[in-house]
Amino acid sequence: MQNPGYDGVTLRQIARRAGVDVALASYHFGKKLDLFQAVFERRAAFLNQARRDALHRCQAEAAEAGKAGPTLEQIIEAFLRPLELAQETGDTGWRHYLALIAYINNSPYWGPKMMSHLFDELVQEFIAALAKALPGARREDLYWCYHNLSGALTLTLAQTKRIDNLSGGLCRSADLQAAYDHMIPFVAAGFREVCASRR
Amino acid sequence: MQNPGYDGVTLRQIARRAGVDVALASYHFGKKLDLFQAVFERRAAFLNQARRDALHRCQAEAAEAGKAGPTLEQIIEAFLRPLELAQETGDTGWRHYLALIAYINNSPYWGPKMMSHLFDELVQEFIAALAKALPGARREDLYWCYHNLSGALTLTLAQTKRIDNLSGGLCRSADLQAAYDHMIPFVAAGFREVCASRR
DNA sequence: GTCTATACCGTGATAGAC
DNA sequence: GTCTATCACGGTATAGAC
Repeated sequence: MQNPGYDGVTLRQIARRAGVDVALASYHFGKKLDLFQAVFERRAAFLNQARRDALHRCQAEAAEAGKAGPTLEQIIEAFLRPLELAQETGDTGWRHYLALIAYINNSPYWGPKMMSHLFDELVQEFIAALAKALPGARREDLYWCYHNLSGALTLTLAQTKRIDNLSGGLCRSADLQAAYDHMIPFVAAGFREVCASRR
Repeated sequence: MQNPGYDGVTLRQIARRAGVDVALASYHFGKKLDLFQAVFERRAAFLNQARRDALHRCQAEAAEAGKAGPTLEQIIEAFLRPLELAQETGDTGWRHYLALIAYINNSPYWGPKMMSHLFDELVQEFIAALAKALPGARREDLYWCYHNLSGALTLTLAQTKRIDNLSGGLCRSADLQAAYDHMIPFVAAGFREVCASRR
């Protein structure tokens, strides 16, 4: 397997793969860091739009049905499933991109630098929806619950195959659908427990 | 902040900090990779023993009380709290070590190479205890639930300060106690929901 | 056995040739 | 716009001092 992360790939490898000279990367993108950020930001907008659409869709459906808002499960599903669709296109670029999100979200170095300004606005919208589905919940409880959701998601996106070993092949990291099928009820129950018991 | 991960620190930095020549690292530890693994393995045994003790203690208490076994919450607490104690010693080495666990556990490159042989035996013991507390649960559900727990824990250990930003300072990454106080009921409810609804 | 000094090649970055 | 040359610094191996 390829070495990990930012330092794991060299500009010369990238240039060779692209069939161009090394110095061209610097000419067109500036520093290696700028190229890295450009790569990360390129697909983020698409992903966020897919998630936003999914959230608004289930909110609209709830409104049509005369409900106050979507259920917890529907909101969490809107947060997770678009990531699955991105993978299902068969584009290996998306699989690598999801692993890149995991790498960045879990890093005390890259996380603060690259996650917040790209994803926090949408995350706040999701948290607002969750708050509406959990009336009376304390704000700090909502944030800690989101933290747990984000962590479970991040480990899933990282595709470490750890669960493959642990389960003797019964579960597979690559099976995003199974991961989400288990994550959605798990997380929803967690939100209900924490946000209900403390209000 | 220091550059991240394996490539973020150079042998020359380490040697300078230790007040020795660069080549001494190679002489005593071999490759940089070997030094990295030595650093990671050194504290793992201590951590595992603390967790194992905590599990056996709550199992013994349950037996004395005439119960079949500890509750879900007690098992999860035994899995998490020892990590908090390691931090409370005030030793910054432990804080960095926990972040290192997060870095490795979440990496498709380092994870398979370094997590399984150090932690899986103990994890299997915990999963067996969880299975006993959730009679009739399907094995794959138990593994996926553990996966969610592991992800939430990993993001916590990474100390990314993301929740600090997101919550406007209401929650703090550094507050491991608050993290576990929210994680334990969250995860326990998740296990119950997933493992009960499918059996 | 321990340790120092040094050399080798690959890295990101940049100045300047074309 | 594109490529060459060069630089400081990275991990690593080794010759030789003590």
